Amino acid sequence: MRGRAGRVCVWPGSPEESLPRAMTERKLTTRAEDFSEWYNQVVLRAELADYAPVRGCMIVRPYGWALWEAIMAALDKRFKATGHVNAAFPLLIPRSFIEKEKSHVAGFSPELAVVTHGGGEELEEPLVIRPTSETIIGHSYAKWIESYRDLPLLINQWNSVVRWELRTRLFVRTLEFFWQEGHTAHATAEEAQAETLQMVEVYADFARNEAAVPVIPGRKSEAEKFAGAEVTYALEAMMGDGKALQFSTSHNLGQKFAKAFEIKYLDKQGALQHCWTTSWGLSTRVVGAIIMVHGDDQGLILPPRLAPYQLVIVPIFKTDEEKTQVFENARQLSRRLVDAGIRVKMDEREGLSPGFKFNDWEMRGVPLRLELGPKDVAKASVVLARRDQPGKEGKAFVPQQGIDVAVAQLLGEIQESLYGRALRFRQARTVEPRDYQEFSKAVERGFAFCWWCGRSECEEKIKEETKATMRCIPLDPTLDRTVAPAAGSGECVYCGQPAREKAIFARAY
RNA sequence: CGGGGCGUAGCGCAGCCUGGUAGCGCACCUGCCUUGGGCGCAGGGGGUCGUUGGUUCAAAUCCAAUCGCCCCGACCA
Repeated sequence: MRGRAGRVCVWPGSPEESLPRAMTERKLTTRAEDFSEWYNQVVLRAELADYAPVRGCMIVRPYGWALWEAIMAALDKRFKATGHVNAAFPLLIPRSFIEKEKSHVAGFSPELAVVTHGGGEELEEPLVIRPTSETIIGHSYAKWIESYRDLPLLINQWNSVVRWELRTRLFVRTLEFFWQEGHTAHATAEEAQAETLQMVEVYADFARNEAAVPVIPGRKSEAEKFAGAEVTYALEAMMGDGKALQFSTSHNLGQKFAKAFEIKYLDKQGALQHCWTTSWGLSTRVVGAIIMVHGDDQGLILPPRLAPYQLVIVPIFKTDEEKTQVFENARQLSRRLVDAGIRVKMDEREGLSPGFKFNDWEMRGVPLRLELGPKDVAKASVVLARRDQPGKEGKAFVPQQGIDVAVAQLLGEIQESLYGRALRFRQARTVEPRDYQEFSKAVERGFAFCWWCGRSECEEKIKEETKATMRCIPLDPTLDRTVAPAAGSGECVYCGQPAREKAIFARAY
């Protein structure tokens, strides 16, 4: 690493400490210096997203959207495999719909965007822009469901929703965000609960095997659960600064919405019953999670399974003859890799040095880089550089023969290695505090896993005093072997009263 | 909504205190030269200084109002 000619200078008399980081600086702010600033710079410089003219809104740029498309594809496949179908419900919802379920109104009223005018005239009834679609879907379900034969009804939709958040952050919390929301209706409480838990597993499988993000599936507290749910389950992940981020949620809505919207069916005995419903969602927030879990001081590191480009080819040459030779060889390699099902990007940009391109693709997180110069062409080999192992360590000379096999294998290794690294990081920063003092220290840099009496008062006090919130009560330990089963009993970490459950507490995004 | 910061070229900023010709770095365009870790040289284009009003012969600069954005809290996927 040399040549910092482009670095912005510090002018005389200015306090260096408070200098804003110029985007034109070559080097990223490091994660250790300012994690938040690092995150913003990565999102902008990797061209995942940009700020919109409206506060808190985000423009998802092509590279960011390609990543989201990969996420959608991986999830959609899983949803279909578990019997769900996609549909599209309207963006605008009559205001009265939101008001039908009382805990739902209470939870969402403060963050609604409301349309009061249309076609130049004031509307008789204001319309809200959906913050989530339980109500409008509930309305339809009430019309569609008549018999137990109509159940279960398993529908998902990919869309965007709007919540008027006070404090926003690219991908992690924006006014409008893209997501999927699944809505199902069942004949029995048991089926609804099974569906709720099944989706937790679907998300956990996606998180681990596609996003390479270790997650802790668990149940939310009363205070943290979805407005209108009987029970909320969530997957919690640890970001690179030790803070928690909710990866996805799955709610058992019981009969609350079925009663509010009169979703009823006739059972086999001819008795009229209310349905049992669920909803579950995962948003573009996971893009933020992927950035914050895997990224390093060079930029983004994308898990191979989701990366828009899994391998980038950087051709190197001096003369025109070399260029012709190198390009011919590069195209041939590209074709072979594409045939092997690998997503390849060939960097044919003129006038940029190889060094610039290396840095550029590292910023964008492409998992593997293939360098090809005249020397390699002569030797019928290439240089492969792993994004997860910066510098010489991650570089290897590989013969061109069998390159497709070698690349596929390396991509698999990178995928595994990213998950392992993130898991070890979380384990190293998850402690089981013996007392409140240890607890307070633990949540300053990671997760605390401790006994909790279950009372909201303790949860509230902990939040006031340490800024840590109750993330979840971890579920079945087979979902995550790194967290011990919460069997037995102990004393609440805050009040000392008997506790039967262990919870994860952490500062959260 | 409370606290802090900032609006001057596409981006990042200086200039403002002490009023008088619009400035720097990066990016961009053209040409040459280069290319194995963020090349170099030469030339060039681009700004009603957030908006409105006031003071003044004269306002980026002084005064007032207003709008917007970012960061830190409270609320949340």
